[in-house]
Amino acid sequence: MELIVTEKDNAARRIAEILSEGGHGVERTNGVNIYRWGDTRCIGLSGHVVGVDFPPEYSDWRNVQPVELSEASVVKTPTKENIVAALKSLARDADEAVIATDYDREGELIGKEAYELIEEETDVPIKRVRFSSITEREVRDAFANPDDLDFDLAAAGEARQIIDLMWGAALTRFLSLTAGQLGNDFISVGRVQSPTLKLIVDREREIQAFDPDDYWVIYGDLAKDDEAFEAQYFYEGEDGTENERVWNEADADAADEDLRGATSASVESVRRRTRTDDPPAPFNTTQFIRAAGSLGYSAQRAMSIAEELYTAGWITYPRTDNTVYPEDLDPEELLETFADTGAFGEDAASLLEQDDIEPTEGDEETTDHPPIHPTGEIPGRQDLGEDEWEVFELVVRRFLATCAEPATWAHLRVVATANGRSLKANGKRLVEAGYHAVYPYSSASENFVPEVEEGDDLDLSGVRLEAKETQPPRRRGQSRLIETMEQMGIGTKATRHETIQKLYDRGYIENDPPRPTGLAMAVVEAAEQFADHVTDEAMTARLEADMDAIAAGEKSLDEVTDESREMLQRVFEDLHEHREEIGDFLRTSLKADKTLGPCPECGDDLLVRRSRRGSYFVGCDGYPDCEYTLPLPSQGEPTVTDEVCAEHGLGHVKMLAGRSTFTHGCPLCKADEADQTEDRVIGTCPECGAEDGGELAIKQLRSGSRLVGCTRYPDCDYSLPLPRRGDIEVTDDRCGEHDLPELLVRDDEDDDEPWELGCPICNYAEYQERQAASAIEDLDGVGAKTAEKLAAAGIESLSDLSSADPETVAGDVQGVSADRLRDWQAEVTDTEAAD
DNA sequence: GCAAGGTC
Repeated sequence: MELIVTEKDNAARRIAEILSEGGHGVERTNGVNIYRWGDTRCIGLSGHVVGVDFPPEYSDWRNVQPVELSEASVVKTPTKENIVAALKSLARDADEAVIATDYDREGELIGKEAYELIEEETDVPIKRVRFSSITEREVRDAFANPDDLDFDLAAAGEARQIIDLMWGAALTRFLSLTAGQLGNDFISVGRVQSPTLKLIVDREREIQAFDPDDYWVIYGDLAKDDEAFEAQYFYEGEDGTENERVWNEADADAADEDLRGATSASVESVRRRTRTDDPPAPFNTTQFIRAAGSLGYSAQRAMSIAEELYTAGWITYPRTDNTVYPEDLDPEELLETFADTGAFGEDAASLLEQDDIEPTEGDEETTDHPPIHPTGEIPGRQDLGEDEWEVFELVVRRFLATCAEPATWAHLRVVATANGRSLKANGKRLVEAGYHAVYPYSSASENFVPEVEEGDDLDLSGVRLEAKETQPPRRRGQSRLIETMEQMGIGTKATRHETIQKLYDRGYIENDPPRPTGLAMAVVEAAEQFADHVTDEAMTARLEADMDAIAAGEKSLDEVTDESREMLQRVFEDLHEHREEIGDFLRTSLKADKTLGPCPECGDDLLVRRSRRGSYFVGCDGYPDCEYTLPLPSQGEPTVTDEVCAEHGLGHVKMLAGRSTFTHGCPLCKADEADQTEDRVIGTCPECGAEDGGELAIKQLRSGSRLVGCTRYPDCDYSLPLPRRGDIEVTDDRCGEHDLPELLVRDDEDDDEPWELGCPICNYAEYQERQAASAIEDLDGVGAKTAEKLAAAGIESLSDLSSADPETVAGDVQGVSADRLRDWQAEVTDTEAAD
């Protein structure tokens, strides 16, 4: 039997389709697909199926000096046990094996991992085939001319694994131990995340150090025969440059006065130009994330939707650096598949009318995957959720745009003078829409300036002077960060968005665009001072050079890792010398992040603390001498914002909880408010009203939350949640079923109609139903489509999911593996634990 | 429990 191993299931299936000429079967064992035809079996891995780690004796952080990790060995252990087991079992029956993983460095390493697993079972020959895209011709060619595995290239990848683990683990442990941050809140650093964090911190430093300058600009309205347009004052600088900003007020006032004194302006010059604006290059991952970002999707969300569209077969592989369509892609043929669809038919047809179709090309051409484009399998609108459709449409329209003509713009620049002062206007008109006709995402806004001629007299009115100040540099958004990472050469197409997410999860950044926390500022500063390699992007550049040398056979794996070990040991000399200083510095800034202000009882600092049960509260730094506390909401992770309560001098608290993040405000104000609010009885408690006379009342809690609860609390803990914001009004209408009044919620902050919350019992029941339906879709990587497939298999709520057997589900639901299901189950457990 | 890189 011949055994073929690919990097992923999708590749295994397509290779089976090609080599078997359609006549293949598939059997699913342990959640792994095995494709079979004739005497051949083909299995897809799931990327790396083994991982690197230190031997177990290094696993206790407290019993190992972090520097010892620089000399520790590194062992490989299976991480995807079901796939490893399936591979090994196939290997036992094989007469020969062929490694057909992706044609890149990581693919060679994944191939070597498979090679070693097979070798543990048998000594049959193991060959390697390489193809740059899974097309009939390339795959047949590759299998007709098998090669050997490139062990040098795989060793280059292994060097990266070892160096990343050693530096990351040793420095992460050192900083965490030194700052006393063990457990969930450890302080992590690494070759990719730390330079990325430094990028964010450096920008924040520029913003903090920014000193704004005042300047003035002057606008006026010009008109020719009632056609009005806006013009801006400018003057020539000493070096002949054109300036719009006036840097002192007296000069600005003088210019303003001159212009106000005029009622007309004379046209000095008119310049007309034609400009073309080329269609965009095909999508690589970074540019896709950027375009999705401008539609409002986070990098993580965009990739998660793309993954889903890929798994369903609507778009190609979403992780790619390539911006050049491969030769075997026939754009005309692909356009034709869209020609008779309702959504894209007209646009595709208009492109097919062009004389010839020559798609655009970007700068980067790689061999592993094509740029992201639609496959030609087209879903109906009802097959996808709203977001999925929007992203699919983006990918389709990008493809259409790359096949379209450039746009043509007519530019018209007019300069006029009045009282010796110059005014200018720049007009812009789209003459040929070109690709803009099929790609509405890039700006095609026009600016109207009428046709005027030199010497024309124009009416001048509405002269206005505006005082402004220079702005600090702007924070980079997620997609801008990913672009910058790409330019710096750190991370990969598949990991850059995950790195950003990791920084959020680790408490290093918050908000969008991300801004660094105090902890992040401190960690970057400490690393820069004492271990600057880890925040320096040059570390990656050097690693890349070393990996190239290993791949070329010029250096050995051991030479490179030994050099790296020594380098790390030198870093530790410095770290050890300044251990106390580093610890104090990190602890101080960690405390500052959690400090709200003075304790009203003793004047010491009030801090956000965590109880033994894991819930957050506000407590005094003077504990146990001072036992003052204030409660916090139970949902989310608290952070202290810059805003300070005028009455109590305490920082406002914001609760971070993903999409349901909310501002809690001053916790002392909230507690006072609750103390001053009387319970409003609205009816009888359905639990204990009949027996014990319990009543239901609207209550405001000191933690800021509101609920309808039993007056016999804590003897009876019946309760229904109420919204945090808005005034709650008890109406005279009553619910027939529960004999409770209907409630209205009025929110001062919006002028909308009040929200008819209705009977609180009915409302809560409806809320729970909605939650169950949407909760599955909130899991990482689950979209409308997958949720639908899971529902078809009987999984409609989180509790259905938790109690499901992963192997059974993997067998029932196409595109969902047992491992993936286990990930979701873990996610559900984590969220429940956090709640 | 540490990293970063595949994959889902």
